Amino acid sequence: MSDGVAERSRPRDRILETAQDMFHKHGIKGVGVDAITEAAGTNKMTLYRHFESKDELVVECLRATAAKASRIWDEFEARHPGDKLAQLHAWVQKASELLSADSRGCDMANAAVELTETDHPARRVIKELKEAQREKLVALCRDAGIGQAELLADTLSLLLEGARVSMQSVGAEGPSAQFVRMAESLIASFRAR
Amino acid sequence: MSDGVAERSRPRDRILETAQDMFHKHGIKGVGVDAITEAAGTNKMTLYRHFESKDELVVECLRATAAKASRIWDEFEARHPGDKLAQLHAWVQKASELLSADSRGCDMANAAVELTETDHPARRVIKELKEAQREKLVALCRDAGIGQAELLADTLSLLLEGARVSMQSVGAEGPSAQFVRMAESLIASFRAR
DNA sequence: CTAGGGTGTTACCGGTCTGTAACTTTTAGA
DNA sequence: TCTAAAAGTTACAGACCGGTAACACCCTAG
Repeated sequence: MSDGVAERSRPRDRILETAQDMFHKHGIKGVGVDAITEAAGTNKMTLYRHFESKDELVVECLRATAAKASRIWDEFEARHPGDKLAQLHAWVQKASELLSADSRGCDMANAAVELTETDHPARRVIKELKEAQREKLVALCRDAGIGQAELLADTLSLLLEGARVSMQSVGAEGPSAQFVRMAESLIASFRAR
Repeated sequence: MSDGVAERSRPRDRILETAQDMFHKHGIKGVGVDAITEAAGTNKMTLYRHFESKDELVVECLRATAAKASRIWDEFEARHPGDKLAQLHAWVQKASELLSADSRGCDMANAAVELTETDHPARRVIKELKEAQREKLVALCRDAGIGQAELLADTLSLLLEGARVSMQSVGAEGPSAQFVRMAESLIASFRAR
């Protein structure tokens, strides 16, 4: 019988991938290390040989998720080289696809909700990575020739963040269903100024 | 020495109030029933005489929070009787005040993030209460004479939801700082249509 | 073939969690 | 004042948690 996870990669990679998936689906405090290692087809000792604690594993998972998100941005540039406005529309499109494909929202935002301890190692990583994403979106808006780039970027950010959390409360038929329409008309109105 | 909680109310009320506060600050899975009862100046047995389980206590807390929110809406009507547009602006103002006063966001949204079990009793209550709030905001927008009332209400909802979760990730200096400006210009643009 | 690092296995530690039993004390109402 | 309900106290069950120790195994590089 084959594992749910990639057939025969290194234990560390399997643990990381499995943990990402399980944290995403069930939350961080909702998953124990035993469950992760079992699903990854390995054991607890091996986990602790590669990660010094569960908290450290969480941090590593968040970095991996951010890296995945970063690759999506490269895709925008590859598909619409130089055309920043087209890339902005691609961002909206991609965001909407992610909303449809999955209803558990953003791992970093969810982690921020769950990990309330102010000195949790994940908190600074979350802030760091979220700020980097914000910078990217601001730059994209600015390079697309939009005047109030920061304001548009922040508004789009809040809309997406809101849509992702709203889905978890009221489902896909709630306010988040209108995300694309909201985002597009917002972009249009900023371009008209 | 006086307790941190209301001097001498009934144990059930003290438990409910304390639980609301602690769940809000530290999350649901981050607080045990022992900690709640101790902070409420009582004991675990008394808690389980009034609530059949922790899950049931969570549900009751969410209902209490929603009732509190409902009282704020009554305040809008009392302060601007009949003037629905003024009430809508009051809603924006109040939302912004809540954002400044507290950075732990919406209890119901946070609970939805934390409680991933699809059959958790809190989930249907969250959906129920969030849908009721949505109805209220839609009605307010419609009665304020706005054409696409549903779309405005949903957009404002997502903005606020996003602002509340964004604060938990990147703090008050992030995108959520522009909430009032976003909401007001949104209302203005919908009124102009 | 052999040495050694990566991995698997089992058992365990101390702590915390929700929830309950049995009993005593306090409180409030007639 | 007497009584009955509400609340406090202590102890415990059973499960799960993160994390570690000790040891056996396998697989590959030399």
